[in-house]
Amino acid sequence: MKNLRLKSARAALDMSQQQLADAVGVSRQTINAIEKGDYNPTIRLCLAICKALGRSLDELFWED
Amino acid sequence: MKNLRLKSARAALDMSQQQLADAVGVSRQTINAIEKGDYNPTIRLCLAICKALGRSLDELFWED
DNA sequence: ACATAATGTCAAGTATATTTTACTTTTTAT
DNA sequence: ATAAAAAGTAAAATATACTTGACATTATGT
Repeated sequence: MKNLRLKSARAALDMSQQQLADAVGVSRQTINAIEKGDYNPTIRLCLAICKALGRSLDELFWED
Repeated sequence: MKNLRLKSARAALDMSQQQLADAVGVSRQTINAIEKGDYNPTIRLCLAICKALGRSLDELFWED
């Protein structure tokens, strides 16, 4: 269950994993792991990512 | 920064903290702490809460 | 007034999110 | 073809989400 919406939103802003990581104050590996899908970030980190990318929680993190 | 939207959504379904906790598989204290606002749940728990209450992430957890 | 359920709160323990360091593989540009 | 940047991955350490148990307070009903 990769998070391709996150990867895509980041690509749309031409931002590297490192740049997004710096923008939200976590390590590059954390961003990588979230995109890879094999873990479970906190809501505050999700909110920070949403704001850095100009997207909503539902756009980036909703799952059916 | 209490989460009053969560508290209200739960009340709208006449559900106790304990019932919501059971529905999403955490302790009552965890639900209480989230409503109280003094911590930072994981996105999976937020998603589980949203589904239990029939609300979206943005409705219950977005912050400006 | 009394009983009971629901909520608020705290301290100590456990599970897991996140960091750090390090190395490999893939992309992108020259 | 080569170099450099970006991305993928992993193990060990640290920070913190979440649990358990326990007690106090507030609400709800009889």
